[in-house]
Amino acid sequence: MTTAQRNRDLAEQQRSRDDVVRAAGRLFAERGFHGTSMRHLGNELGLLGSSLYSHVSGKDELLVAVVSRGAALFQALADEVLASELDPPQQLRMLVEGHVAIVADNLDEARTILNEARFLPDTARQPIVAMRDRYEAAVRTVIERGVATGDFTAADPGLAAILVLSVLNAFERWFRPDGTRTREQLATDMYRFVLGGLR
Amino acid sequence: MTTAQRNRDLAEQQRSRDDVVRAAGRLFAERGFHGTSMRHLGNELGLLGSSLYSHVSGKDELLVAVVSRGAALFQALADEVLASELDPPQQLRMLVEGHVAIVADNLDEARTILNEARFLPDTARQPIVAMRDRYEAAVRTVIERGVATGDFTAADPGLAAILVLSVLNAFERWFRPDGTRTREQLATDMYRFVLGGLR
DNA sequence: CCTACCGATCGGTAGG
DNA sequence: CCTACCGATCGGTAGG
Repeated sequence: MTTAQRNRDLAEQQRSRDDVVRAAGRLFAERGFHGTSMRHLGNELGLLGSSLYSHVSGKDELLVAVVSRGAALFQALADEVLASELDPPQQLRMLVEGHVAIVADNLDEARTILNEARFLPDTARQPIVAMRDRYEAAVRTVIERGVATGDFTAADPGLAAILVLSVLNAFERWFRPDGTRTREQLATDMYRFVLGGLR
Repeated sequence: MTTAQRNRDLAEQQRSRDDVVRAAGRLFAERGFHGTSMRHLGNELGLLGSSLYSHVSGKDELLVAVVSRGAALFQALADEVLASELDPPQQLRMLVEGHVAIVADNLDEARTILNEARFLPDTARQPIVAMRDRYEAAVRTVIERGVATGDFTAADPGLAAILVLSVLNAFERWFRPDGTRTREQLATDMYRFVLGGLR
């Protein structure tokens, strides 16, 4: 073992699979899946591209890991909202606030899920699409409940859900972690906007 | 008509630069800029990748061409709306309807401009970003005018503009040319939604 | 628009 | 996690 190698080993820790997945999320979000090479990803972690294969079986697996992690968070939020006993406007508020929090805390995963999920391998795409559909269904259900109670007006709840999701999904595009407004302020403004749209 | 059939039909014709740019838009929208190779693009047109270099100087130029074409359309709409003498709600309606029409008629360019513009070469990115900012400013101006007249309520017109643009920009993601609702219906529903959000 | 290439880089593997 | 590779593909060029 050379001195240089020992120095590197002492200076830097071993990378875990989780470190690799997180770095992959960062690069996929920044440069896209096809714009990111295994060598570049390795370089980001201070090692060679070929060394990544001791952590993952391939590049596709990294995309699946990044997207799955993000999708699980949105999934959990949707289930939590639907299971709550709040009235529809409060459920909608909970959805917006939860969505904003997930995106703000997992920006790389959110960006990757929105822009790169279409490049998932066929075998992995189906369950991810199912999770996205379930999230969309949760938004639609909240809207339908609100229409039933008279809190909302929506001639077409399916389309209304798409428009609410438009506002939610765009958040990862314009959110800046170093911005002046707090997440709570942003969530409140977004909630008021979509609430207005549903009346 | 399948791509293979179209390729056969075009087998004896010369392709123009415009054909190349259009095909590039289709592939960039479908598979992303980095997921599209010059060979694949050539194959789409029934010729070799190397033959494309008689039409364009390189792959980057194709991205610039696709994005510029789309950006010019949105630019023209923004200028037209601001120059009109309609009241703010009608200007907003004009903006939504125009946006929907542009996206529906130029889906590949719209998708490319939204998802691939970040891969523009540095020299070309600046003017494109400026056009996008100008479009955003037009939306904000309409909102500010509406606040001044009392038609709209928006504590923060800048944020309100972002939320309106969220709805507009998401349109290219869920619009399906073979859907049941007409563009006019979709534009009307989108208009009502954002109008509600501004009150 | 094709033939015939170029060097660079891609995802990935064998073996230690 | 590295060394030393592999075949395939990348964007692009020279010359016709």
